[in-house]
Amino acid sequence: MVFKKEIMNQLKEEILSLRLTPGTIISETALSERYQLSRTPIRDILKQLSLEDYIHIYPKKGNIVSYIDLESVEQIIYLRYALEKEIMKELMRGIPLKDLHVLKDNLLRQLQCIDEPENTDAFLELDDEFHKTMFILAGREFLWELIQQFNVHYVRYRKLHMLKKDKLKEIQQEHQFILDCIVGGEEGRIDELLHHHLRSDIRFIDFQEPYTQYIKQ
Amino acid sequence: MVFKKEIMNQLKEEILSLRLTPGTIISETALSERYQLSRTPIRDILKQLSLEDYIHIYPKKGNIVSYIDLESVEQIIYLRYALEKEIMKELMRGIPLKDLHVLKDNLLRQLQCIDEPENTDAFLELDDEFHKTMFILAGREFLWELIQQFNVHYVRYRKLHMLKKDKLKEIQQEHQFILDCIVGGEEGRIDELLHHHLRSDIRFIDFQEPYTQYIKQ
DNA sequence: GAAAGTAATCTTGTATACAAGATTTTAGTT
DNA sequence: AACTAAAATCTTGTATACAAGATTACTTTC
Repeated sequence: MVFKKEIMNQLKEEILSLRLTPGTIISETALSERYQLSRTPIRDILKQLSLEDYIHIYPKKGNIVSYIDLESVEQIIYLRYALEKEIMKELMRGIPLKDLHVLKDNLLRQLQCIDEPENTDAFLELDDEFHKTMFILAGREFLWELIQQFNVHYVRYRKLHMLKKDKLKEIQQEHQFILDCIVGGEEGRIDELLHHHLRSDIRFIDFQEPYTQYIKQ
Repeated sequence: MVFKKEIMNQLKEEILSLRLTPGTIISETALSERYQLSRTPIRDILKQLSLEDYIHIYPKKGNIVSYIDLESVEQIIYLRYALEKEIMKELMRGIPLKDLHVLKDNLLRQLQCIDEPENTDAFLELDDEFHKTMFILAGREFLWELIQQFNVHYVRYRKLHMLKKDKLKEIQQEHQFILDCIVGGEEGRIDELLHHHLRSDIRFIDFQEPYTQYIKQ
């Protein structure tokens, strides 16, 4: 028995990983046959996917995997920038040694992923884990999960962006700076650090072929 | 012909206004008969309502209007606090006179609503309009709409909170301070202002009967 | 009368037939 | 060959019958 949640997570994963490329047609009957389920529960899944912007439903025509919306990417980055500034201030007021160790351990694992191009996905997961941990330590896991619900465009953008040049080393170092800042307590540097870490790249977007066709016009 | 969107907006409005009180049973067949529609489209509506936390679906048991989740309220307030701080900084860099007039006009209309207890709802709408306008002027309407999707708990909390004591005058004055700050340019006061405006009340929640039964335990 | 077990009746979940719009194909005409 | 029009075939949207779990009511038993 295949559960609806499994199917949905599987579809989400395939879309986020870009194995299902933007524009791909997702028909109810195809999924229905693939998973040996009637159209009704399949429709439930597609409805939810459309609400989270994974797909776009054209009534009586069909459903396609959504194109990457750069406007959404920029807005989500701004949201994270504003939030994480506040969260860093919170953590600077004092962070337990045990929790500090969790973050340091994460950075070590990031280092191990660098220079191994096949480990880009693993690095991105550690990146997420680093930021999520900060959210959790500040008592803001709720907001982290909230943002995740609007991450379709950002996650895919980041994946393409990472492929372009190998920025992994740079990102890892910035994470190190962030951690140093939390421990060292230079509140004045927070804005500059996060601005560069999150917002600096978005202005210079120019994806090469064949990725331009993934972008919403 | 009754459209699905109309039905959903109607249900949302009834829940937000507390005419449909938390805990009220919402059965598919009841709605089906009320709107002369089959269960299938009704289920679509309920599915979406549950994703936005308006209702809670208990599989094979039934659906109820969700209870007010104070945790969600606090988190959303924190989110707005962090975001609006950033937005105010943005607006302080310069705001067109025309746009300034829009905000000033809004504050005048707020004044007119005060002292007329039957106009509390109108005041709340103007409150939203004031903040939304700031988002729009800073180019962040996207984020305003994003927050709206998680507002079920906050909107209902605020409604009850406003009923308690008449805080309308105080709120209007704080809006005035915010506007003065944007024009005057005292960046140091932003944090203090918004902290008081958004976050100060949430700690002292103690709803009286009969409202305690609306709150999620 | 109290407790237990069973049956009836609720609820939502799923499968399927049909409706209706959009697209594609095909046949016919010029 | 090119254009037009109609028909066939896609698609999703809706209605409805049935499935299955949860609750309620009732009957039986002690």
